[in-house]
Amino acid sequence: MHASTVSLTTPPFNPPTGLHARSFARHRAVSFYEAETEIYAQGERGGAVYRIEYGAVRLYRLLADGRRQVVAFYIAGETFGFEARPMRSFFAESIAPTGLTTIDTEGVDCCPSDLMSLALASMVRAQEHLSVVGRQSALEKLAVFLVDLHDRHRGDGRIALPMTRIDIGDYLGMTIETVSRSFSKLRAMGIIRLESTRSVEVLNLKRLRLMGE
Amino acid sequence: MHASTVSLTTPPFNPPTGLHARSFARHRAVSFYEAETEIYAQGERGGAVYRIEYGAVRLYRLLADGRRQVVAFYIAGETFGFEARPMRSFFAESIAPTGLTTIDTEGVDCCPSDLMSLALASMVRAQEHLSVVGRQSALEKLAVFLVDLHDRHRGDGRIALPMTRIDIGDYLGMTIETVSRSFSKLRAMGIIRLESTRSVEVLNLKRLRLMGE
DNA sequence: CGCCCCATTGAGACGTTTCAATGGATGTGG
DNA sequence: CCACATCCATTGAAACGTCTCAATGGGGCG
Repeated sequence: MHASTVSLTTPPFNPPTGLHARSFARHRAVSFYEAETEIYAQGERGGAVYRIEYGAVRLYRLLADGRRQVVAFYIAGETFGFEARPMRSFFAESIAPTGLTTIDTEGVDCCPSDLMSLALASMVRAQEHLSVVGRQSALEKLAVFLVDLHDRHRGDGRIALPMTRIDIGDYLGMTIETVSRSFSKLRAMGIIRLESTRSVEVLNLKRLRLMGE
Repeated sequence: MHASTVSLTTPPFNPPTGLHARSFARHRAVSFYEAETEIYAQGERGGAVYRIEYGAVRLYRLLADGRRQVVAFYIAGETFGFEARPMRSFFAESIAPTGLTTIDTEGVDCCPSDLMSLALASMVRAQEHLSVVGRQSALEKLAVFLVDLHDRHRGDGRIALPMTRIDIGDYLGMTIETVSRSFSKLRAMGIIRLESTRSVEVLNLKRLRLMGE
């Protein structure tokens, strides 16, 4: 799978409104990545972070036995790509058609505090992800996952799921069958409604939160 | 459990040699924490990070059902306490008698790159921890844990385990019984030798690494 | 329209958790 | 200094939940 990215100043379809690269520059070129496209690869040289204007991205690493650990999902408005080493520790791929703006971090030895904040936000996200993956049953994991997406999405009760069940499984540390069964169980409990496999409506957010812990 | 810390310039017993706060200041007061002492609590205001001169620290959070997720262990020479929010997201406690130097990060809106590096190192550590906890069997998890400690400890084949089996279990997402059984299994395989419950000798590092993946 | 991948559901195998008992190490008080 | 209490660690047996293997269904794209 190779990156075949096209750099555009305007996306080829309607991007969500109200999302502009207002953090670091007034106007900035938006790179377009079609779905399932590599943004950077493990082992590559770093030196930049990315802000998602629209779409979604997964960060993952490959284990020696071929398994895949999805470390994080990022959606519109979020920034990813912070790495400690000069080399990338993870792969980054677009999940859906995605527009990115690039923020160069090359050679900054004194970084602005808002960049530091974004990096730290990524760290806390990772540490909280730990609390979810490490313990709890499959049902609880999925509940936390959905609540997290709900809060980040800040929409009504409708959650878009750009990622596949495989992605979710690799993120939560369980098989796709268990993911699927857990969705069905939440539905049977009247907590969610599956509008489609890629869209969930939360019927009872309170109970969903309670399941998380 | 309340912090009863004593600020000293010299620790009350022999600290490991060769460990001085050389990163940010030439001489700095070393605060002493006896074993099992709170360094900071979830919900507290942040504003500082800590460098471990000797001893060990655990970072954890409490879940609503009373379970505990240990997010990280830190040992001598390492720095912890990076947080994205003004409030602490985790508890930090000394595991063994520990000496810390404090690095104030209050009100820095332009942080030095080496501080940024330390923060990013914490993030990568957390993300790699994910790969371990999320998947793999109990035996593999413990193998990765021991290899990690081995590499950080940079000693010979002897690994000090300042933490209890409970800590390890809460860190790897498994019960203490499974932790214990996994230790026994590694020993039966001739890969490790348990000098005591708190000290492990690695007999076959290569095989131990292979188990991790 | 048909193929292919993704998602769902079922049944059995496997591994971890739970419950329980024992042993060992440590620290305290008689 | 020994007895005892307490906490931690180990080990066993059964219960539970997830994984594996398998079959079916559904949606998207060529």
